[in-house]
Amino acid sequence: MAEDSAPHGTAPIQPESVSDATLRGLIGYSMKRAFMVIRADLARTLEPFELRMMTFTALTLVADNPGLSQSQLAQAMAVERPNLVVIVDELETRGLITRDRVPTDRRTYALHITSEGAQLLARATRAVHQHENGIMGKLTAEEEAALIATLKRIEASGGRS
Amino acid sequence: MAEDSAPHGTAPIQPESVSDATLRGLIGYSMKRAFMVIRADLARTLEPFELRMMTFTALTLVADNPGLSQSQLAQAMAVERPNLVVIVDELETRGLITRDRVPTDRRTYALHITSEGAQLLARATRAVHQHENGIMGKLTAEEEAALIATLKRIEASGGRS
DNA sequence: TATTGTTATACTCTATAACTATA
DNA sequence: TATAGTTATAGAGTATAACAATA
Repeated sequence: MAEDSAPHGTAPIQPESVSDATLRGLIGYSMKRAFMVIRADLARTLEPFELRMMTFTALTLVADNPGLSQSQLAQAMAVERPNLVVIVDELETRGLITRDRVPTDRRTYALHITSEGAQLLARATRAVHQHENGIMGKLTAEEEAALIATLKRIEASGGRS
Repeated sequence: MAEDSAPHGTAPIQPESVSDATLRGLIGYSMKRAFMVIRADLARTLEPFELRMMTFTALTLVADNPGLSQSQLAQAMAVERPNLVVIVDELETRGLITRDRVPTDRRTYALHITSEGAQLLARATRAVHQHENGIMGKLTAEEEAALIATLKRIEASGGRS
């Protein structure tokens, strides 16, 4: 093992470089660090559209699943219903989606994207794909597919009671 | 002007199942979902030890790099210095680490793990490895190594100016 | 009684600005 | 002036409890 490069110190010697070798093998540690990088990058990409990761995700899901309810959206986004309310509020206030009453069940709202929302989403999606290419550009198509497949399996394995 | 929202003819019918096919190809989306599962699982694993992901990480890094400063620890953990203070406070209050003054530079502290801290860390680390095996058990050794290597490359690619 | 959407609340994580004490 | 640690603060994300309206 390599000793410190300041041999004259007594007890409190500060290491030249910090080793994270023990943690590096843990999937939680590696995943967190990679995710933080991606999240920060995505936030920068979405900033010009005044979207965050959560609002972008919600907008995309509403666009792809017209008429879905807030409960359905919350479940799809893996967040609790109370947390979704503010997200839907924000998108509705900005005129990007609508909350439509459902005649057959007056408790629920059917969410729809507006033409404004669709336009913004189209531009944001282009920017996101462009930025993903920048990050994933160094990976081969096989590596990228393997990564996403592995992540999906990890996600599925976490179905906890 | 007619605020014609939502595609015409789209009745407010709620879809049977919600599709996230558009998002699934985005690394940010897949990574977030997998990370959330792992984070929740890790939190449950560390709960009996009254540790969180951040305090466990800090404790491990202090154990592996005796005498490191808070600035070094903050940089290693990729968090801002102010956020690290409360983490170190908590670990010190619980008697798991010590803050030792450095004679050669009285501005800095040298962090050291205590024997209590080392004992707790050993038990927590065993539990974490056991739980990681539970999550990663469905992956082959090659898949696991490939995943960690890919995550590391993604992390490195995000070195933003 | 159960469910949808909601309000209120709290805790964690992250970030920035500004202060102190040292260098 | 520059740096290490600190305080204060703010913004997100996430979680639970409890409520009104509706089923």
